Amino acid sequence: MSRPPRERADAVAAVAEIFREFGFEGASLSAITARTGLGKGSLYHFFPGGKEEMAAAVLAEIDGWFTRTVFAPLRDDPDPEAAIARMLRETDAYFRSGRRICLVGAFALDGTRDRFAARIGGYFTAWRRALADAVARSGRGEAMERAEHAVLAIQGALVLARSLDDPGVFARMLARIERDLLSPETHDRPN
Amino acid sequence: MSRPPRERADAVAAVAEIFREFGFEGASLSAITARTGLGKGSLYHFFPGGKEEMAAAVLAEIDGWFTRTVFAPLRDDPDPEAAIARMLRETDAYFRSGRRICLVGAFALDGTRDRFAARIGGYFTAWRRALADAVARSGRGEAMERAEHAVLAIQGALVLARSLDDPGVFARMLARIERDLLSPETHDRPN
DNA sequence: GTCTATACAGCGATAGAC
DNA sequence: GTCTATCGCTGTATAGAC
Repeated sequence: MSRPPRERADAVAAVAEIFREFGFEGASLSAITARTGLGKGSLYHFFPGGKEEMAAAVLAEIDGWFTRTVFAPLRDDPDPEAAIARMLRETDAYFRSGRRICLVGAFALDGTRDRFAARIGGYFTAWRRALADAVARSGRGEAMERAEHAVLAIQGALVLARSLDDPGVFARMLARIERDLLSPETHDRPN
Repeated sequence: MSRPPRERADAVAAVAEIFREFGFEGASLSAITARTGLGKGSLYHFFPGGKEEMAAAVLAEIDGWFTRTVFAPLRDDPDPEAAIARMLRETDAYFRSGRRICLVGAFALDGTRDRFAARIGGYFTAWRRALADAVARSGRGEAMERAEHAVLAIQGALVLARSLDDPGVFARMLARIERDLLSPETHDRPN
């Protein structure tokens, strides 16, 4: 990633990290050329549409990875609890246990949101739906509510972990949503 | 806010909305002059340090508002459950039931994070600590864990509500954390 | 395919008249 | 205090040699 990428896929991965670090507006072309080792000529050869096409390619790559690794098992694995465990494990690895932010979430809060609204919405819709499906298939109630809360907690933990510079936030959140997702109780209702 | 502000405080409020919409990098001085109705001369009269000082002023204003309205009652109100109810109510109002993002969280994910790291960290530290204090004073266990999860869920719900363009996410999250915060049980542990 | 050179628009910031 | 004019710089993007 720090050495010149020979293929477009390598360039996409390198550019993703730059967007993560600086945001869409903050990621200047000079930063991108410096960090990828690619000249502007090569960059515009891979991405004729410029920065916007780079960001679109990054989002598509992220979406594809999550679809293959997380969403599809959640929907299709005959053992839904194993798929949920896998989601937790892969999510922890992907976000480096809270040390890496979610670019989709970052773009959602950014001014660039409108540009990529469809992709951003699609990503979270797919995640929530796939997780709700697994929870429901495991025989538990309130599947949609639990799934939505788990997805939102992951995003919030990434914000908080970065704000406090404390990855422990992410680990504690993962333990909690695992419990909430797999809890047999509908709820305890204090009133 | 759309008409020329006569005081610095009005300018801060107007600038805050522009940062919310475009992010720090995306909020250009020309956008700021256009939307505030203030010329560059006036802007630099109020904020000699330019954009960075504007953002610092906005963050200080947000921090002050939350300290007065939310954090202080959480710590000092003799009725901690009332303070928690107030937090939920004020938070719902402040974030317009999920239609408005948290600028502190947005800056945390942004490339501007390092510039304002102390303020961002201070804000969330204060919130988590004040809420944990109220939960503990109400006689419930696992105060820090519950408080951290509530703060993180608020941030995540704002990300998700904006991503899905569905404020309902925020309302559902508020109902859930109210339950979790006030639940008498330590937990139900399925294993 | 990759480079260097360059176009030109917009950036944040400043100066100075009023 | 507020305006307009302008600075120097960096932004994205393109052209054209190799």
